[in-house]
Amino acid sequence: MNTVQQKYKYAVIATDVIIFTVRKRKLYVLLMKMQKKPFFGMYALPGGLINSDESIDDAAARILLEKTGMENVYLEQLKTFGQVDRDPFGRVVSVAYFALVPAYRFIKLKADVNYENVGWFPVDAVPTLAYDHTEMLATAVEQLKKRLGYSNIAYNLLPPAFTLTELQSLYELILGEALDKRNFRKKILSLDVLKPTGKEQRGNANRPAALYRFSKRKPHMVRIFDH
Amino acid sequence: MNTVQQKYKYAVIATDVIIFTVRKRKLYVLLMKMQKKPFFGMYALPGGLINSDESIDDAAARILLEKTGMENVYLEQLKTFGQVDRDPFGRVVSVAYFALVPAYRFIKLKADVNYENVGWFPVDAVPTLAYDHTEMLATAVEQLKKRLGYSNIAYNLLPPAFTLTELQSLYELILGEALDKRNFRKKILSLDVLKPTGKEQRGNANRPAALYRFSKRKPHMVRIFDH
DNA sequence: TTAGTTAGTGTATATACTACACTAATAAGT
DNA sequence: ACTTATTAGTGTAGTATATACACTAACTAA
Repeated sequence: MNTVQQKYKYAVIATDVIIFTVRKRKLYVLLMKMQKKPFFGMYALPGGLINSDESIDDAAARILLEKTGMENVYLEQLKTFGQVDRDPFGRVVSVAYFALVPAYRFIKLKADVNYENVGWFPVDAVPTLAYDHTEMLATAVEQLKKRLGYSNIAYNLLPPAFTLTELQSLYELILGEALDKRNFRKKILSLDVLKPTGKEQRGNANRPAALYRFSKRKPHMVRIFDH
Repeated sequence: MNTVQQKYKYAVIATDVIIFTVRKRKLYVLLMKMQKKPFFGMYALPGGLINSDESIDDAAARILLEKTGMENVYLEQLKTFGQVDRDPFGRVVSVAYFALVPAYRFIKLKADVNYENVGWFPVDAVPTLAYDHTEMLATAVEQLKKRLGYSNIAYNLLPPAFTLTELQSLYELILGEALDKRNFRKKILSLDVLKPTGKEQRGNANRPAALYRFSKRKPHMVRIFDH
């Protein structure tokens, strides 16, 4: 028992949010550098205590808004972490959420009193995190891979219109494996989740590619790949 | 804000456990009749506050032990429920767990000060529950169906040795649909999760059936059916 | 011996997944 | 104008998996 555990009779509830985005063919996660002992200088996921007049879903959305200035993004409850010693400040149980934000939106990151140096880190190069956040992040990445196979949530990481090559490389970089181009196209088009934008095309210095949109920009279940 | 919310500055954490068993070709859930206002006389899932010196997993196991006297059963975190008004006694966030217990073990149910009439209810005939427990139960049933298709957890609901017909009807009653006998056997045997016990057989007044065991009695992922 | 009941088995068809290589369209450079 | 470099876009044959479907075998009780 430490000071805070003595101060509060019961465990208190916090939420931590694992915020993912994809840029330049890499998966990034938002981390903040801690200002408080005993984790001074370490990085941690953004999080905070839940106010007594807000639901846990609202609390997660609030934290996302406070740190990134973004609203109406994909946000889903991941898992609740409740080891006794997970927080040296006291008995805190944390409900972890994961969020997907598209890189094409301009995101202005904010620091606060306890954190500075808010920033994006490539998921394959994150330092050891404070609390049990390394475990949280691993769980979130695992879950993201599963969801990518089950559902259409990929649209949360892409601009409104995209090429099939862009979609495929999103899958490849998150799943960490190469996919066959013809089979990927055949599969994704047969699922009836995309529709071509028609006129528009995108090309750089070579053959231009057709642009597609997701026909429904609401999360729903589609079996895209196995696991 | 009510009295308890004023009493505790922060939200407190509870856990509720959805305990399933299968008996006589029906799925049952454990419910308790409440003694406290304002839910007096209504049924609720077993649950309680988390002690500050135990993890949430431990708390769920403790509640399961207190109510059913059982240890070492399948217990898994389901979801955390955190609506502000879910508990009229105050701001309580509840981490729901679901448990699978085999009916063949003798289970002695215990009531306590707040609850009486601990008992099993067929899932398709539960009354309206206290708090948000109706929603919790629905979520748990949905999850149970998914897990049945993904993994070998069915063994938690069966005696150590069972016939293929018993296994099939377990799947049928939980999934709520009839399955083809030959295809079911072909599939489940090809998955290499069962092994015949050899000598033993079980018969009533007709052709005796061969008995099988699960080769691994640890939860692991096996794709058994689609969704 | 017969009737009743549950256990146990195979095959043909359709669907889905996998592996694999070339042509098409464009911009840039000569 | 032509060549080069680069990315987009397409089809098929083979394999594996899922589905639909009906009869025989083993036993008990009457």
